[in-house]
Amino acid sequence: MTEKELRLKTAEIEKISHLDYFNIAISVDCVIFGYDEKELKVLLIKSDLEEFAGLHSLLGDLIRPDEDLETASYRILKERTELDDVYLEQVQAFGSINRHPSGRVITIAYYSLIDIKNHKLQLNHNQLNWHPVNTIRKLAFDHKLILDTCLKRLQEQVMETPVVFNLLPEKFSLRELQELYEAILGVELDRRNFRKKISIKDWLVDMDEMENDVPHRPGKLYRLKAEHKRNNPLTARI
Amino acid sequence: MTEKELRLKTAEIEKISHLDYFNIAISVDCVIFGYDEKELKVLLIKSDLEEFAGLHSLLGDLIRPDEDLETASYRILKERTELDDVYLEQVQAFGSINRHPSGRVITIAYYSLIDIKNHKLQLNHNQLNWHPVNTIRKLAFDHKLILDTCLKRLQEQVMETPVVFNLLPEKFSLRELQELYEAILGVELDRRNFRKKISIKDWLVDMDEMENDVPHRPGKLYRLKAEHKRNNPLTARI
DNA sequence: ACAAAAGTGTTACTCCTACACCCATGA
DNA sequence: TCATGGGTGTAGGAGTAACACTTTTGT
Repeated sequence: MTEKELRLKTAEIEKISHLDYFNIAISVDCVIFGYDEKELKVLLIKSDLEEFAGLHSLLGDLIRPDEDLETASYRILKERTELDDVYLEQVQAFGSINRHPSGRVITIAYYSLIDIKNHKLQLNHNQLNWHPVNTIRKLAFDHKLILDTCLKRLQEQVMETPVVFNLLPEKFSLRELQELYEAILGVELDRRNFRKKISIKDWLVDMDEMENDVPHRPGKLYRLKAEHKRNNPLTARI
Repeated sequence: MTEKELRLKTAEIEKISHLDYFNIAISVDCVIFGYDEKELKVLLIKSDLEEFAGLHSLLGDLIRPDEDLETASYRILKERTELDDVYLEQVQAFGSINRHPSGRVITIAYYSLIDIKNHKLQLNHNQLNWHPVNTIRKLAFDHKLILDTCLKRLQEQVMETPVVFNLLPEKFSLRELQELYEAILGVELDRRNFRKKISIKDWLVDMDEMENDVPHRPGKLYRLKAEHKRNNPLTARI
């Protein structure tokens, strides 16, 4: 190796030699899960690309040069849903060469959880709608793969960390919580064992309140302990 | 919403409107773990950027417009180590705005596992060297964070899936395997319990051979069952 | 009174942990 | 013969799964 090759480059010089490579675009796609009517749903938009006419796609956008990955995901969420106090978690990058017909676009997938009923979105315009996750067969781009990957990640995390509470209203009964777990995991759970498991985790506070709109014996209401709430770290910093 | 706004765009038209965004570069960084002398090591290179003079960095490179993420990682591995029959797994994207002094570079981190002794690298030139993982304090860019994240992922996967065998020679004794687990997890393990746990997983084949270069009673040699071997999916396809 | 779900404990089983002795080999 | 690790089993504890009856409320 020669003296010349060993000489340190400055970042400026390196940048010039890299200019050829600045022609891959990079986007964020958000798998926004919601829960309503005992079903896990995902927020989809009608694709506006001719190539995918009739198909739906995830919410996504290109990342701007001056925003980091999290900022971009929160921006997309905010633009499309008006929400910014939301749980978001990165899952994986997807970068097959031909995944996007416009050119080379690498995307980074995030999943997000929101309580459908408490965050009424303006769904009527911009072709945005909730779709039950297990009715979805085909999406634009590789978005079905992204959805499946994010759902799998959600399923893995659900018993480990208190994330699902983002899908529920502030107060909820143990029955509602169990139905949510069943919807996410796609299995039936034993009521007594489920309650034991949850109570061991020590995530909940008994609110000394009862359900009052149910046509049967009302259950106690609980909420997530404040210490386990995870919101948007960007707004939390303010 | 007007008729015009509703009209579908073609991908071609969309591409034009996105041109502004094609100025983020995207790279792959590989955390290449190796195992030798009872220590978990990682392959690092002296940074060639003035800004990081004296620091080491992971092996990485910009992704070319015509290669997908996996291809890029395997290319980097191949260029730097001459190896292409290797386990590689995507961990996460890192995209803070100022993580790279040359400009905006989003990177996708992969980890890789290779058997140091069986794959003698040309370490002498190009400033490439193995470093014990737990002696590393500071790296160029955000590479320490990337390393820590990848190590955590490796630790999570190690008991779930048979990945660690990529760090060992074809034949190995249970002692060697246990020492490897201890190095990765950073804890001591009970010999009897470890052997039970491994035997339940049914990953290994008894080779009816003994160690022969040890200064004590030799142990049996095992190898990973063929059905659990995971190699480079790109070369495997050929 | 009936329907619907709330609330609650025990038993059996599985899994995990902690722990100690004799054996085979090389020096 | 000594040093080194190989090889093995068991008992106690923790956690998990299966399972049924009584209670409360609304209709």
